[in-house]
Amino acid sequence: MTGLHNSVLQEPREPSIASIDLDIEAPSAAANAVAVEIGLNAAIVSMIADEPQILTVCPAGPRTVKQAPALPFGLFTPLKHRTLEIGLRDWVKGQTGLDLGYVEQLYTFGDRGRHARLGGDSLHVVSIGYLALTRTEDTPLAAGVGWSDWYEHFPWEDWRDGKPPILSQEIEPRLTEWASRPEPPGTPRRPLARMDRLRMSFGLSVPWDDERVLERYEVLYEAGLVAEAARDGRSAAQDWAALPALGRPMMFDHRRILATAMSRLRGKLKYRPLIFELMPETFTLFDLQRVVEAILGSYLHKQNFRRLVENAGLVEPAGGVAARTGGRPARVYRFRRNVLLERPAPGFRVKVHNVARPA
Amino acid sequence: MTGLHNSVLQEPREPSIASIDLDIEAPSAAANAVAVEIGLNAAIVSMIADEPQILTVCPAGPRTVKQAPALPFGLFTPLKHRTLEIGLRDWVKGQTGLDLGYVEQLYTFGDRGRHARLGGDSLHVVSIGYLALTRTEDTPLAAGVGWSDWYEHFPWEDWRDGKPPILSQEIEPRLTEWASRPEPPGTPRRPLARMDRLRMSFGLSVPWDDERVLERYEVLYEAGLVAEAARDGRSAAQDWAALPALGRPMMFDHRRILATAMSRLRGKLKYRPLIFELMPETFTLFDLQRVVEAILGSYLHKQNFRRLVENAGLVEPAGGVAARTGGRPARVYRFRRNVLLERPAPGFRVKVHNVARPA
DNA sequence: TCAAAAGTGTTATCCTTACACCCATGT
DNA sequence: ACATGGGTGTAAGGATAACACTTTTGA
Repeated sequence: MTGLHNSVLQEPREPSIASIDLDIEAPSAAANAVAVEIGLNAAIVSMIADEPQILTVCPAGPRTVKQAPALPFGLFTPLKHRTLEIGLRDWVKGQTGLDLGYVEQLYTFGDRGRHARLGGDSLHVVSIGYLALTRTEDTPLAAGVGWSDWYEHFPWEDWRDGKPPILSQEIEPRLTEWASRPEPPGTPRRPLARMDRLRMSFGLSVPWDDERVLERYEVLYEAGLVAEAARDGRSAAQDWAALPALGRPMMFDHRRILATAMSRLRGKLKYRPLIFELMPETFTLFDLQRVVEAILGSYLHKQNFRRLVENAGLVEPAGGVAARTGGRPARVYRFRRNVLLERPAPGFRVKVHNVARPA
Repeated sequence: MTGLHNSVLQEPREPSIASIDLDIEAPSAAANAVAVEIGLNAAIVSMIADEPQILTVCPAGPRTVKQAPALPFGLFTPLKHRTLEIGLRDWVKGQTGLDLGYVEQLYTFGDRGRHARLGGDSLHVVSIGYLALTRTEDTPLAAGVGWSDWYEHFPWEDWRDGKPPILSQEIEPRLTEWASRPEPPGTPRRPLARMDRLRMSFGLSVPWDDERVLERYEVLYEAGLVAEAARDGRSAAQDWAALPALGRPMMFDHRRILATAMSRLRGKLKYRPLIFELMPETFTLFDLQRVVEAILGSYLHKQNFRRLVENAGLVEPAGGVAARTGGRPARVYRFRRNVLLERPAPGFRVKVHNVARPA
């Protein structure tokens, strides 16, 4: 028996979630019903000013401290909606005013954290996370709905200006300390020790992997270094108020869902032409590069990016040039849809740079 | 607006499911409850005699015609089980006697097909599919539980002896006919035409892709060529009894879950060392190759496979040799667990052959 | 004339693929 | 002897990464 369970093998393209769940204590036994409510949650991504944004709502309710934003969410009502995805689209439309285009399911989470329930009751909710991609449209958003830069929630994921200082200054020292402490008694057997997980996910033993967003969030959660962990009753020993917040927290397990969405998007970019769901009809190659870079959180080599895109057959000239600020006008391209029929796995098989912009 | 939604972009590593759902008519409106039952379903894979097998159960109930096998399944009871995965493990243990090792979530399905409900009632069930890998152990299985060769359910997926005849003889002609017919009225807009989907998934315009198991099953389902489609009330126009069965059907949507599991396993093999969950503690390189080949459904080049495995750092000599039938005794290896800490994406980046065994 | 960005060419390197061939054992 | 599978060497080809350099615009 090799003993390789769960989270070790999951990343980067198929994230593990269960690892956190296993540490939460059982709910106080009460009623006997097996019925469960299904929460649908959407991480809706759009590009605004070359930065990836996600749609957030501020649900009404008792405003304890400063309210953390939430993803658009709602309950699945099977009698009203034939399928989960139709229900999701309907909820999002009603809650935000937005019509979703591309939608894909991410993961189904079994527990949202005991202390974070909507009404404080003990009703069980299973939440299904979705990723949606949309172009920023002129659709007016409902009140309380807005866009939120995803790197505000994950500042350690943006390497476009070199390694984020928060990693060396805040995260690495405290995670190293956490990893050097022994596991508390009663912890389920893990396939990897704390230190190994830290080294893998934060690029200490392997190069930093842009796709391991979820793994990193889970480590931070377990170490009690994100606000959600304290809120969920983990890391009671931590003097939470004394610590600087690592990224902006969100309601429920929504930051975990966002981490899942970022992992999926970053991973899938490399073998599916998802990116064009975020692009306007026509664009220049450098427009495209900036969007890819913003999603991946790192800079790419310009000349090689051009060639990659061109001889992967991903785009075709749309005719005409774009007059841009400074510099020679660029040719305008559009997505070449036929690539789907011609190539087995069309995408941006790029090498990331993880240093400040290369020459 | 490029109009690229859903299923086009999903394969091969992140399968789309929603496409089928969209075609099923709404359930007869009845009660008003929003509570939904959560079904947990496990595709449990093991190798027996170098063939991949899945665990099936024959649930008790009215035996109309010959009963199709089911995956082990059960309802999630949140008051008894803290997490979805714990619930799954418990159900499987009770139903089959098996202790699961490696488990990962696949997908959450919103509708199991109206005509295929357990008691015939209209209760809504959301089913969550899981993939589990296990070594065949001496654990005695409960009554009615057994192993089933997965290529019996998907005979067109095994290319180890060249292209399966069922493709040229049965599937391609009928799918071509289906693709040439116009979409029925009322069909939701699809990003790709029938013919394009057929060409992509069945290797007519791109090389056959071993990972697109689910895409292929979905096309067959929509074309009404698998028994489940007729059972679910699709393809009423087909004279079903006159057609030879394309693969052994399963209960509910379990063959769809199995297809998802096969897609995931075949895809993930290439960048995660999942395979070793199916291997004994020690093995020869050829043992390993045969298991990989059985999962992928195609032969690999022997010499290159050896080198790939060795200098990917996936294995290390365990000492000793295996006395085997015919031929020189082979060195015995074991999984090298440290590879997880050293390589970003350790796996079998093999090129499949899709012809009879290469020299 | 300079800055800024577009766009092209070329090489060195690595990895993959394919092929050739030898080794050790049982019958 | 020969069949069978174990195991090694190497060369051709393709993809990638890095670098140098030219072109076209606006200020």
